[in-house]
Amino acid sequence: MTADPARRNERSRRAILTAALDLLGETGYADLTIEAIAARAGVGKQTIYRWWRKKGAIILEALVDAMAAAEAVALPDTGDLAADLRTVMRATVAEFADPKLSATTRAITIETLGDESLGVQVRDQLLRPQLDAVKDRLRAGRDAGQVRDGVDLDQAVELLFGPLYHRWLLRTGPLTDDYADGIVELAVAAIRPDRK
Amino acid sequence: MTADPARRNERSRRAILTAALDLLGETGYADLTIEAIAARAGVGKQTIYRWWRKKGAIILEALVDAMAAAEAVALPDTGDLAADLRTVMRATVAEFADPKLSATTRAITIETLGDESLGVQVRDQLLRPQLDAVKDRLRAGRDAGQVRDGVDLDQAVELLFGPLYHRWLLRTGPLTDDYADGIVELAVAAIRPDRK
Amino acid sequence: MTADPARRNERSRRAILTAALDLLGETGYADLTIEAIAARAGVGKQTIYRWWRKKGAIILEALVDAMAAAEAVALPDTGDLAADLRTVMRATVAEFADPKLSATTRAITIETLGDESLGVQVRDQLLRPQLDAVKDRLRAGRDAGQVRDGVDLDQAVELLFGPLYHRWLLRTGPLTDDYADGIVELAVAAIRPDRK
Amino acid sequence: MTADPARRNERSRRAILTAALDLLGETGYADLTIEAIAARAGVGKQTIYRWWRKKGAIILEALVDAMAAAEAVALPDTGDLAADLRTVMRATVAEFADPKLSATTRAITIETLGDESLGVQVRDQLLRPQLDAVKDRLRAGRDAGQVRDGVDLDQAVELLFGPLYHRWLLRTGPLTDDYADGIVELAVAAIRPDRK
DNA sequence: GAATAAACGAGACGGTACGTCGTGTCTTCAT
DNA sequence: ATGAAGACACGACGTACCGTCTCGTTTATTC
Repeated sequence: MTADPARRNERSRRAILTAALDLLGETGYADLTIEAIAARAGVGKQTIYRWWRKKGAIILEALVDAMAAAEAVALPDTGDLAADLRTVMRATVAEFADPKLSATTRAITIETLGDESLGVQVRDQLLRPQLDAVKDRLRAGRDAGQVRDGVDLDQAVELLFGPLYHRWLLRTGPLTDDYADGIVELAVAAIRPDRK
Repeated sequence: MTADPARRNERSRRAILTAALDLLGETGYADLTIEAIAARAGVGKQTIYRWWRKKGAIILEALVDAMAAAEAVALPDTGDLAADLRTVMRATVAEFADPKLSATTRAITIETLGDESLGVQVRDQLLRPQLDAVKDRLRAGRDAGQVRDGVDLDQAVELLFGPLYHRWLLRTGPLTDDYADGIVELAVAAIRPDRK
Repeated sequence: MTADPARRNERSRRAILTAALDLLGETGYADLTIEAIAARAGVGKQTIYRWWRKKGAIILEALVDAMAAAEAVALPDTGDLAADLRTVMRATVAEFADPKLSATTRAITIETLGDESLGVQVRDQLLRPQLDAVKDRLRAGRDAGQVRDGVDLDQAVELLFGPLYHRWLLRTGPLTDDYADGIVELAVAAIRPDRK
Repeated sequence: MTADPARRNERSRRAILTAALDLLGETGYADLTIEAIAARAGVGKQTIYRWWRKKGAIILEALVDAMAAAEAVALPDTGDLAADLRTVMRATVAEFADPKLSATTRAITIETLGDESLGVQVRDQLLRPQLDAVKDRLRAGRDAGQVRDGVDLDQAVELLFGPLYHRWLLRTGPLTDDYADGIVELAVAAIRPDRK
């Protein structure tokens, strides 16, 4: 009844993921229809429906694949917490600035908003590794006495990325390195140990 | 050629906005088709297309109307900055927790992501007043010596709301009053004057 | 309640009839919408609906007007029945051959097919005078001993025009003067007195 | 790009043709919309548009199908030319008198008037066989010395059917068996050999 | 190495909604 | 107070995709 993954055609799978990302970059989310993906990938529609239940699942898998191809996520630890956070925050700003990457993020966000279970997958497979990497760096900072003991590290992570997403999502202002630096400075001030 | 606003039928306009919000609350964003809105409002489709170019524009106008009906946005100023911020942040959390209000926010966010110009309108007409109210309260706090002089107030505002949106959007954790309080505590720590 | 013919604006009436015939000639029956006529005539749609119930009624009135403008219909009577019939039949062929006149006839025929009461009006106001003119000529021919006594003159008239309409309507062959002459010859043979 | 006839669903095709004829008979040509046909046939609109470019083409195909189902068209040849012609002419009168058949003819005629190429198809696929059958009978009559040598048989055929169509189309008088007989008598008189 | 069963490309299918057009009625505004 | 201008509710248009469903045609085991 169900499809047998062992017999799956890897060539078709790759063609579909590539086509999906390409269309997303070229013509935007509006033209990202299953039919368009199938046509672009030179694949029957059924082959898509056989392996993915939702359009968003294709994008998710494409992104997970792309992430797996990249090396493991890890923050630098130069000893200077603020500097290391600036690095990762500036990288995130750059990502939002790249039209192609931004289009992908926009698409997956839309899908996420409309589909609870997809949202969970995106969170666990795409986001969590990135956020955990920052959390790890903060933990190291706490061990080094640069972070107050009582601070909830999850909240601290969101204190960093929240404003960035907010500004990107709601266009409340320019997304620049300066902005990233400013947020880092505020966040570091928020979590540093009390002065005597 | 273009429609003449002076001859617009106000009754139809209200019926459409009401129908749109009702459907959004009842059946979710998926069933929010122009046809459904027209049918529910007892209105011809053309009457919708005559006055709104996008589906999102209807929701925006409905929300703006609703906001205008509500009293002016203003934060309390009890003198205790942290307490006042907790009030507004908890209110926002409550808003995200309300399924009906959340559905509206979700819908308008999706539309915003897919349409630049709509995003700008949402920002200016819906968001800005709310953010500015918080900004005003922060400014008052600065005048009262509770906020460090160099702090960029826009960044400070986003330090508050960013994490909330982040958690709602990406489901990175539970959205509770405790969370709101935690973020307020961190943000207040971030912006308070240096101890001597 | 009902419109008062006395207050009718003759200028508008003429503009509408002219516009209708013009559009029919220019763009064909497909573009002959009430809206197009109103726009072309520089007239409100209501002004049309006030005075005509159906689109076909406009065309009918336009044609009746045009016919009234032309001199009274009457066949020549040269004494040579066949020759006189050839004249009128060739004229009819010419009418069908003229693209503009043919378009009008086509349009009124379509309307006629879909509307019984309009069909009756067309018959009585447009067709009957023409057919009666031929009938009169045949009666004169009978008086002159060129037509057999028992012949039903209405049938004889249709023996002449029927084939012409048939060929025009169903495109069963070329509509030429020769064809007209051939039909006349046959018809005359059909109705002439028996040889001794 | 174009549809592949080999993969066509015959069940759907029949359902569409049946629905079209049924609606035509029940509610008349005015209600014969593509949407109504699709709904009645339990078929998607696209399935209709995929295989037929015009509404009239559906009716044509339905009629051609129906005709193919009937036995081959052929006139009786009893030796009595006038009698045989009366038979076929009375049958045609009966067809025009039947409200259901008449509705079909009316519909296809309207479409024919508005679409040249459809008209040609109607002529060749529906009409020609019928007219040719009569022409064949006339030819047999000529061989039997009942028809004058110089007579154009196509003209003779139209001398018979032309008046019938004329009377039906333009409602110039009642369409009865007597009328049919009268026309046959005139036509036979028109084409018979000259008396010595 | 042939048999066979699944996945595949292609695309027809029943549907839903799209955005547009024309209908006939009703309302507004300028003359 | 009439008539142009046009907004309105309605319904059909023809199109785009949806997700399901055959069709042959590769593939790729399994016997």
